[in-house]
Amino acid sequence: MKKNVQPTSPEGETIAFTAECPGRAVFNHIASRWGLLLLVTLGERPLRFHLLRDSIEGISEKMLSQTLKFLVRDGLVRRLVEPTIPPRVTYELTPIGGELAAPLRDLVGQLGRRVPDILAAQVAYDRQP
Amino acid sequence: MKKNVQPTSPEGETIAFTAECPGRAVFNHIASRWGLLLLVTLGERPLRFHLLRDSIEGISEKMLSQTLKFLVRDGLVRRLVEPTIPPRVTYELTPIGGELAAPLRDLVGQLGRRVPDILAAQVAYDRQP
DNA sequence: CGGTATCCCATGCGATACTG
DNA sequence: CAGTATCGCATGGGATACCG
Repeated sequence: MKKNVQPTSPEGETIAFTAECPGRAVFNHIASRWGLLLLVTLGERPLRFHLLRDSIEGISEKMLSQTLKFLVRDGLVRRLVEPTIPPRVTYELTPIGGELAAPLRDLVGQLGRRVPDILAAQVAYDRQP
Repeated sequence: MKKNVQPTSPEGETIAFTAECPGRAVFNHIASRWGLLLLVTLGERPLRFHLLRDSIEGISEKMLSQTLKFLVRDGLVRRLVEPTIPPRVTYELTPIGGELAAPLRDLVGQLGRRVPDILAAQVAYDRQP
């Protein structure tokens, strides 16, 4: 039997996902270059398409659109259209998206606090051949 | 001024990273296909190279080695070598790695619990053209 | 404004083979 | 056992142009 990570309990032995299980696909959407950043950004407040693009430095419209579509399909993000002219589209986290975004905010917060330590570790690592 | 995410406070307005800041590179190591899975897996217990490979379904030795190297350089993972023959190499989280892995375990736990809801959302999404 | 379509290149990543 | 080296393709993803 494969060792791999079933989404078991908090105290379970293995935590991850098998290569083919549906959870793994969702996991990949989240653990992607833009997915995580998107969830964290939307975790702060709902945003419209262009504001989202401006808030996430470096993302192209294509990837923004594509990543949003995955997250909407997974039920983590909701797409709200006001049928004005021009249209006004807002994206916001669903309750489930919010649950998942919360630990990600923690992650980013911790990471931000630890950047100096990490930089120091990199310098130390690079010093030795 | 760019909107982008400085690693500010828990209650700060923006949370993410600018495209070029050092935190973003680390963030990308974590938010990669294998980085997140690796941190979660090592969050449970230290593991040797081959066990790690067996624990993370689908990872190749190349990507395992490469991703581990990034994480070691960032100071999130420690590499312990017992100079026996054959050598025995164990990887474990550093304290900083542990801090960052904790919210990721939460994420995976939440995700696991929500898989049924997510699957339902996907079905609903696919139903409408 | 909020996208989609197309093109195309960079790289991520797996497969295989080899090494200390 | 714990990797590195090389190869090659599939995919990610940026640039540009276009549409309702």
